[in-house]
Amino acid sequence: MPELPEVELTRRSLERAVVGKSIERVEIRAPKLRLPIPAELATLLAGRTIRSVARRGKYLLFDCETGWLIIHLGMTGFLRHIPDPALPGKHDHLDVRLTDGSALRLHDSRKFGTVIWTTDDPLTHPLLAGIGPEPLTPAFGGDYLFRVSRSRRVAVKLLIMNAALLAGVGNIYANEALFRAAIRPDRLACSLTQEECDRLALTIQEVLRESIEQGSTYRVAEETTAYHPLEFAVYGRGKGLCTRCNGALEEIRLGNRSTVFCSRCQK
DNA sequence: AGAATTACCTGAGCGC
DNA sequence: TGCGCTCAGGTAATTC
Repeated sequence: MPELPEVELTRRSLERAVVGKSIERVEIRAPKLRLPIPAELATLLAGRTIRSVARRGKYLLFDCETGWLIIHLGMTGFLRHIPDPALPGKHDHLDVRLTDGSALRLHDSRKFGTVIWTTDDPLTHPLLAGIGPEPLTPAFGGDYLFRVSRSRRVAVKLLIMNAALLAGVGNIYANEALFRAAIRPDRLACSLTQEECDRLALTIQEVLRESIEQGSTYRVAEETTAYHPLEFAVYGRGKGLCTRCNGALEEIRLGNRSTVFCSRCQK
């Protein structure tokens, strides 16, 4: 499940692989993802050069001279540069074929991904305009978290996963950051102190940064875009023991998401 | 305004 | 073997 680190690693990898290259043609095999892939993409992209690859939250933004190709990987999406594209496999929904014979290939079994074309500033697109600050920039920090949480009677885990308040944090890193910050995920956001918000903002940045750093080495070795290179302290370990106190971890559901924490370490 | 719920989709794993 | 069920979860839309 791509969250910010996985999307950022994808961005870095594709930046190296496709910037400066020209698009020959586009093959759309599954026209209907979460939103329909624009059919006119083939006409719009043929002959364009990819000038840059940027990221906003979990969205990848490709500058294609006359407009922007925006791609969200949803739950199960992979976007890879395929040097020698053979016959596409199952769930390979979109190929952007480049003039050097390689291809940018979107694979997404669950079809929760999104492919958008816009000629405007991509950051003003309706799906991107309302996204909260990037967690790894000065726009985000304990003060911001404290301020936006004052009026929110919602579990703090749901608050940090709310894309309108904070970009890029999904279920995995929300679980991990709260464990590191020693804060229970079901605490009401408005009950957090300034000091707790400072701590949580810091651990959110830590887990994202570490995942990007560790992921990059992992990915180079595997020559693929791997998800979740980190070894997790709580995520996916609902039946296990706390790595800090050795007590039994607890698993609950918040907003229909699996949530794992240690009630001894997290208050 | 903010909170809660639902829909979208497929593969894996499980009990029977 | 296969059926039916649950779970995985990002996000927009809808409802309260």
